[in-house]
Amino acid sequence: MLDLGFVRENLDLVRRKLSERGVPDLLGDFEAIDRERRRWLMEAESRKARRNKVSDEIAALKKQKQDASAQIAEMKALGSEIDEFDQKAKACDEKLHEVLVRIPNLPHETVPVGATAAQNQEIRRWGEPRQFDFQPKPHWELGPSLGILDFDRAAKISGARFAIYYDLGAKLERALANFMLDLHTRQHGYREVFPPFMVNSATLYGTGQLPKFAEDLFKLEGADYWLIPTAEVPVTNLYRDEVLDAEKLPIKYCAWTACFRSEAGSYGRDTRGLIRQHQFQKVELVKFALPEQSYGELESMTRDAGAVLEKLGLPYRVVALSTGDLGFSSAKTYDLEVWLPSAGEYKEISSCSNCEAFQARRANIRFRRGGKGKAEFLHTLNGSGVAIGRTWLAILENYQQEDGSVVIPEALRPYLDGVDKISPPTH
RNA sequence: GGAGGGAUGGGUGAGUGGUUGAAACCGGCGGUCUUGAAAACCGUUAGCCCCGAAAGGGGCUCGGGGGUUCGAAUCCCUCUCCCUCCGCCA
Repeated sequence: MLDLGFVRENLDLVRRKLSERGVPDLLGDFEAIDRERRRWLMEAESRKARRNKVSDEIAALKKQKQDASAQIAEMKALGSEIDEFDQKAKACDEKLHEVLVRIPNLPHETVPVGATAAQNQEIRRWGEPRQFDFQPKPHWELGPSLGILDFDRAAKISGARFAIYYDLGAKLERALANFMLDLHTRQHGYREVFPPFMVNSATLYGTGQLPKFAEDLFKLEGADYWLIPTAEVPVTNLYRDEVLDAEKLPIKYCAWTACFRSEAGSYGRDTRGLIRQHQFQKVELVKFALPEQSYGELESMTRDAGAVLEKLGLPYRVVALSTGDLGFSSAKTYDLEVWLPSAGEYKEISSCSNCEAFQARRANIRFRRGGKGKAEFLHTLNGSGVAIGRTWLAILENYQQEDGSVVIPEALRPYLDGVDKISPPTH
């Protein structure tokens, strides 16, 4: 959420930044409502001041056993006026809030301006895509033929966009989670946290999924519980309504969770394979940072995510998303895209964002410098470190052999009891 | 699921309709004392919003929402969360 006072004083800037994002004018008659709100507020508050004063007088008169009926009569009339103006002010307040809560974050000045992903800017590449001397297969053929992946039975027991893993496939999924968590906790200084997979709606407001993106989420019937679309949601909300010591920042968390997404509106996209599932696993990185350090932390978080792919020997590139491709809460985002031989292109496997104070303001997460002074909103960052399902399929595709087997990257072998290869079943 | 008890400022915890935005204690900050520190003593110590160039003034907030009343931390309704006991349970 943007700051009300900031929007009031920077209407033109906000309009320009939003148009760079390619969103329609969400500000509407913000100015008029804001002015109206303050007008009713003043009407109500001046009457409340009068009420407080006369109430004291009534108390004093009663104490002296004197008659206060004239004052009480005046207060009755004043009371209904106050109700009226309070109501008007509250109505404006709600309208304003409705507007503010649906406005996305403003892009940082370093974000490439552009309407779509076509204007995303490649920052760097790591690794060389492997040259195959045979026709590489897509993972949705490799997996089933290795007997480790099953879409058919998943469709039976759940539906489309679900998968079942067997044997070394299941174990590989588990190994990847452990590998990533170990890397981030031992080498990158993140604290591991295991949060609930279900959260309440206030939590989803805090990170910006609600109220605008309810259709992307799974909601439980008969309860205010939603399945998390990413660990960013519970972990960022860890400090909702809290004030942290500036000395403790940055605070770095990593979390392994399942993620659930309805994928409404993506019908027909990535229908084959594991790329787009209703349920997938992810190791997420979340940081709480001082405003002046958050962009440095975004760079290091992007490197931390990249380290996962480098240790696994998966070629990838880093892309700065353009203003039009930015997520709702983000001021700046780097995507990590892994090389997929079957597609012949780089595909998103991680997304690292600096949300600045946008989420902190919604979730009321603040810090205080030197234990005194005014509490300020901190900056929140989140990034995949990285998506496990997509890493799983990237390993299959990038490490496949002509005989249909898949070599296990060395860094992962300790997590798979030394297994160095997944081979097709012999019988 | 059944029966009770709670939610007050950074913390503990008073307060049951009218100088209570809130006692007291602890903690924090400033000061006195001290070579320094501790102890002791004194002072100070919530947030948000509105008006204002500022100084300053005003409003709201005692878990959330609604109600009663001239006036609510205090009374009523409701929701959420926490605790205790019983039952069930991975």
